[in-house]
Amino acid sequence: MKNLKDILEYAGIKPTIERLSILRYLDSKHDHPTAAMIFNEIETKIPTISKTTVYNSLKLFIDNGIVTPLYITGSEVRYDFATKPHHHFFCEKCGKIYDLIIDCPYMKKTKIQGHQIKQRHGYFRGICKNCLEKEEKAQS
Amino acid sequence: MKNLKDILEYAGIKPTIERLSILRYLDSKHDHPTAAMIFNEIETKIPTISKTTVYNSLKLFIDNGIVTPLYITGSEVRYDFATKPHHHFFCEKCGKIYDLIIDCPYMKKTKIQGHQIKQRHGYFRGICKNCLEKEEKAQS
DNA sequence: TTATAAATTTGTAATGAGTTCAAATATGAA
DNA sequence: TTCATATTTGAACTCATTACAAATTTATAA
Repeated sequence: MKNLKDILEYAGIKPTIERLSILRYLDSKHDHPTAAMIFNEIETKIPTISKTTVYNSLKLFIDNGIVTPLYITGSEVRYDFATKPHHHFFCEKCGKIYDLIIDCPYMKKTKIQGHQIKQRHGYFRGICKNCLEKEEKAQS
Repeated sequence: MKNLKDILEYAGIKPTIERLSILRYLDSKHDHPTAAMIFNEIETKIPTISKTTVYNSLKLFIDNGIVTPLYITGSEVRYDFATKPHHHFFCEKCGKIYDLIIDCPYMKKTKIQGHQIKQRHGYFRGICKNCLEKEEKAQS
């Protein structure tokens, strides 16, 4: 089941043009965009789209577990089209967020020390591989 | 070395009344407060303190590795007086952030898949033990 | 001490992500 | 068609955080 329309219907969300378009963007580029980035992209295809619709749709996706909000940068929310649980790496230099597939013993836990777990978030901050290589070149 | 003045001086930060007061608050109550909570608390002791000084001081602490900002709630930054690395649990109901001491194989890593790691963040979301117990009582 | 420079604090204004809300539009059933 | 319901829109608003320049404090040196 990778049909986006089906995914929405299965979640009880009516697949409007706007919603489908937003989900399609999240699915095509897995670059963890901000709401503003999504709005700008969709606007080129649906010029009448409003910022509020983007926020409304994203909220709907989140409430239904289709999309995961990432609170990593501290300045704005990034959105992740959730497939399988995974970790993230945030580059403080270029701002890019990478997916990290690593083995973590806590990704499946539903209870820790008496607290009921609904979501698990693991991420790292630093300088990404790409930016490190650029630095090296600049020095030589 | 648990003397707060020493900690600041060791980090190259001049221990002004304002800065000491903020750090003392973070040290006394480990409740991961927001900047607003800190400001309100300090204001009762230093009525002339300004919001900007709170933000300035926190930024200084963060830049020098004394305090860790937590981007967990999505609406505002929480501040943690960093001692040892640990995980967090955020209760979606009461908003409280708990420290979790759990064994994680990635808390000491300095490099993952070519990326240089500076910070590690692991946190969980859900309903805390306290709120769960309240729910149970309400049902019986 | 006094003068001068540097660091710190303050308060106001600005920024910008995200929300609110009522009006407009589209959809779907009878 | 008619009516009710769901969705979208756009403008106004909220609120955490930042920018910045003036005021104050602290440090330094003559």
